[in-house]
Amino acid sequence: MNYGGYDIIEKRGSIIIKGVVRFDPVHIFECGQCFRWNRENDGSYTGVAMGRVINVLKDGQCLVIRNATVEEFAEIWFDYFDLGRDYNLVAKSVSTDEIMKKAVEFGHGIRILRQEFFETLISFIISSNNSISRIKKIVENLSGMYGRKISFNGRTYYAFPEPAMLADARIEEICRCRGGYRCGYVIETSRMFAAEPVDRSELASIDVHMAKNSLMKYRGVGEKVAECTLLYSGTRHDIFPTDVWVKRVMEELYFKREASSTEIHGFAASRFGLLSGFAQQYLFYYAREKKIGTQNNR
DNA sequence: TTGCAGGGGTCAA
DNA sequence: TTGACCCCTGCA
Repeated sequence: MNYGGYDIIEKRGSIIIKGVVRFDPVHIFECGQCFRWNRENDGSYTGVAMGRVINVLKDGQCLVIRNATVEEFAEIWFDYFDLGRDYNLVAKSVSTDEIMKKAVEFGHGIRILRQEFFETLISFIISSNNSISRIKKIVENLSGMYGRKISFNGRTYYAFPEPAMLADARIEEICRCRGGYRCGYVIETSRMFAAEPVDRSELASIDVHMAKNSLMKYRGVGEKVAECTLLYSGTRHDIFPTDVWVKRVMEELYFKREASSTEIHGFAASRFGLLSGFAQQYLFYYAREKKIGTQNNR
């Protein structure tokens, strides 16, 4: 069987995809774009995505996906893992200087996932003024409370809730997910989204500022959350989310001084253009893992 | 063990 | 432009 240029073997509920390059589960799942993937003892990752549970293991140039069929690969996972994109070309294109070369080398196996839009939106609303470990717990709690139950390998998982489920939630109940003041934002945004879902193809085609602004109508969504939602849902990649880490790395390595978010966006747009999102992800992972710009690094 | 700073920001004034 | 913000986690 062949799909999208990959040879695929299916056996015993798993599929093996051959010739997959620039795909490192650690880089992909630990680079801060997703919150529902967890490392297993054998180095594989198990995650809940697209309403399913799969386990992902990289063995040389083979990608092993457990609990998936060839049909599901073609329908779901090929796009989810952005396997149609030439990441060698992406890596080469954004390696515009020594800093980027180092960042790309460090996070060589990063891919930007195409996650479900609503899940990405809500997850990044929860991310604001929050730490990654706690974001994961809150998203997990929300899924356990309002998501569909899924069994895999003797364990129980929960899909991310549908918009209608969160839209109908009561505030005193949803607060049990421990999301604090963000819970109100989650309900309000879910109600708006359930009443009128976004048109992703339109978001992908309009001016980037308009796309961001149209998401900032939702409660709890400022510029940064709008950017993350557009990028990590795979809606568009000409986005350079500028959070504290990216600001730190840009100031320390490029500007050598304090820089505004407008300045950083301008720099990214002119240097990386349509590939800004990939550049940002390499830089974010590099900065966070190396703790660039923090006390520990100085 | 306890205490405190700060967290992939956003909102409202 | 600035302070408040739920609730935790990490660190001293």
